[in-house]
Formats: sequence, structure tokens, C-alpha cells
Amino acid sequence: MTSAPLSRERILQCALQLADRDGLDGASLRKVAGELGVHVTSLYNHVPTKEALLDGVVEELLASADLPRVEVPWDAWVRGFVAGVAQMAREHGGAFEVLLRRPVQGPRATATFEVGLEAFRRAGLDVAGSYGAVKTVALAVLGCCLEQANAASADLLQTDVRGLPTTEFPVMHEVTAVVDVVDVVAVLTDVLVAGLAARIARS
Amino acid sequence: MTSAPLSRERILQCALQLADRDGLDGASLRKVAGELGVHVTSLYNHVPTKEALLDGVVEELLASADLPRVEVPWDAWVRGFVAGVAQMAREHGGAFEVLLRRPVQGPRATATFEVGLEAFRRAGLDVAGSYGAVKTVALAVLGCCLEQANAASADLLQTDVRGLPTTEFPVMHEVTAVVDVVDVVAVLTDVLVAGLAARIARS
DNA sequence: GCTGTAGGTCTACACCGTAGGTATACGCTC
DNA sequence: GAGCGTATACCTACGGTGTAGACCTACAGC
Repeated sequence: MTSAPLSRERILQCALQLADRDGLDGASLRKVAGELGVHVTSLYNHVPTKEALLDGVVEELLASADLPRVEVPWDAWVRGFVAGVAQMAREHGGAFEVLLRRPVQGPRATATFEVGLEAFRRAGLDVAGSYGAVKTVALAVLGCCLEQANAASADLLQTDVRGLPTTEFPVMHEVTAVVDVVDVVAVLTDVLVAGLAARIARS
Repeated sequence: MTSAPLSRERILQCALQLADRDGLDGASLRKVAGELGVHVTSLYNHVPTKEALLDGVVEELLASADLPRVEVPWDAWVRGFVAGVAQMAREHGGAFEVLLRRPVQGPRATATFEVGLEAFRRAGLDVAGSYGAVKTVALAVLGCCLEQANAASADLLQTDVRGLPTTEFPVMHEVTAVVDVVDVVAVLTDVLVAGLAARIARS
């Protein structure tokens, strides 16, 4: 009757689904166990701790993403990386924020960073410069995709403007009246590419 | 003997200090209450819920920051905004991540965004363009300052590279050997300014 | 002096991660 | 086949969390 033998993989998959559906807090050990029809503590035979489980969800997330992993020009890497992360945020909105709570590591992450570093080195940046470029891109896109994933910060600049005096914040009110949605990811992509191009030209 | 009457302000200040010292999870209601020599549920007379308390911490954080609030050229606004947020991350490392968990709102936040929007409008961007620029800057800097504040993601790209095969990730290994620290905030500032300049020129 | 109310306390609940001890079921060697 | 080590699941229990509801108590206004 025990449909499938409990395994790390099954646990991680379940946690990812739960997180996608109910947010990261919805992926408690007890809920995962319940979903799998198993006692809480049984999970500990496959996952040593909650943090390890979240790290596993990060792996799972990276595995599902289409990030650049082969040699490309630096600007293509930037576009591909941003697009890949944005896709993750779209498809795994609930689980996305785990990338901000746990370190992003493992072979899959390293592989993407490796080809990014190579691309910037080929473009003429030195080691530190390439590292700075990759790190900046990675962290900036994380921040920008937060709002795509997280309902709480979705209306980052819009919340509460209604209610504040129009006379004091005229432009903000104009914005809320005129703009309905802005594609931050598109803006970020362009800004990063243009900005890094200038940086490379100057090197 | 009851030194001072409990108040929202005193609670928020205490929560901020606790969060700074022990991280955001160190600011539990019980610990705040304990620090103030008061029963947990007494806090509820001044703060309706834990989320409201965190929102208050956001306020407190913004109040402590030196963000641009007067009319300046757009590039000065970007530099000032990034520097201000980076300073917050430096001085309130433990509490910083609250900006990623709760919406950033209130008059203080709106005031900064307002002058940013104005600056970009004066530079020639339309309403949506200005909004996109401000939003992108705000979110990108949030992501980049995370690593300055949060120990977990501090070594975002470096963790675990040792242990992965040198042959497969040669550049990553070179980086960990050569580079000790990169000022992501400085890189981000330059990239944003250069990238937005290109965007403005094209408009 | 009575009463309404604000602001404190106490108890209790449901949830969380996880440590320690126990039972069962498998694959191995004799 | 008998014995046994190991892996995996279970149970109980602890200390932590946010919060709801009943209670008490001191003070202000009539």
C-alpha cells in the first residue's frame, strides 16, 4: 500500500510544490510529511534539517531553470541569465524567495557563473572585474524578480500612495493613475547590458 | 518602578535593536517583551500583529537612512539612493532583510521615490519610463545590498567552489584564489548610472 | 462614589523544528 | 534457516513561535 518509498527526491519535489502553492512558509516539515502520508520525523532519515531541505529546494529550482550553461558572448549571457531567473520567478513564484534566504550554490549554479565569468573575461575584463560584473548581475536580478514572485512587494512603489496628500506627491499620484504595470525585468536587462558595455569599453 | 510607559515607539526601537543584534528572527514578540520587562500580550495593546511590528521596523529603518529627499539631478539621485540603502545595510545588517519581507511604504519611502521620479521626468523620460527607472533602481539595489547585510548570502558565488572539480570550473577557482572582496555596490552604481544614461539618451 | 475604558496579566491553543528512544523489515554472513 | 547489522519509519516530548480570550486593575469623567 505504501505507494512509493520515501526518498530525498520525493521530499524535495513535494516541498517545492507546496511552496509554490502556499508560499515558502507553506512548506513546513509537518505539511510535507502530511502530503506524503508519513510521520514528520521520517523526513529526517533523508533530510538532516530544515535548512538542508530548503537548500534542496534551491537545487530543484535551479534544475528547472533554463540558465545559460554554454559559451556565449557576455551580453547574451546577461540576457539569458536574467530571462532564466525571471522565468523561475514566474513559474515558481511561491518558492522563489528561497533564493534570498539560502545561499545559491551547487554545481548547477557554479556552471552558470563559470560561463558568465568566461564571457566577461573574453570581453576584456580582468578577474576581479568579471567577478564583480557577474555578482552584480546575479544580485540585481534577484532583487528585481522578487517583485514578480512575491505578492507582498508586488506593489512596491504603489501601496499606500492613495491616502497620502496629492499636493505633496504629485508625480507619484500621476504614476498610479497612468501606469498600470511596468516590466522591470525588461528595463533591468537593458540597463545592465548598456551599463556593462560602458564598463567594458572603459577597461 | 515601571521605568517608562510602554509605547509603540519603544517597542519598535527595541525590535530594531534586537533584529540588528540577533537577526530578524531574533526579534520575536516574546523576546521584545522580555527585553522590555513586560508580558508578551501587552505588546498587542500597541501593535496589532507581528506583521505590523515588522512594518514599523521598516519605518524605523527608513527614518534612520540618509536617502535623497530634495530635488537633484537623476544621476545624483541614483548615487544618493544606492549609497543610502547601502548605509542602511551596513548599520542595520540584522534588520535589513525586513525590506525584502514586508512592503516598503509610508511617507518616508514615498518622498524618496517622488524626487526620483521627478528627476527622471526632468531628464526627459515619460511617466512610465520614470517609474520603471525608479523601480528598477530600488529593486536592484535591494538585491545587491542583501549580500552586504546577510551573512548567509555573503559568499554568494564563492561557497562550495572548493570541492568542485578544478578542471570543470577553472575561472571560478581562479576567482576564489585571486579575488578576496568585490564592492558590488560600487559596480552597481556605475552600471545603473551608465545604463540609465543610455536609456535617457535614447528617449 | 460609580462607572467606562485603557492597558496590563494570565491561560490556552495550534503550529513549528527537532532530539531521543523504539519497532520493523530488509540483506548479509554463518 | 538462524542470527544480526542497518536502514527506515514511528512515537513521544521539549522549547520555541504568533495570537485569541478572559481577567484584573488603575485612572478619568460624570
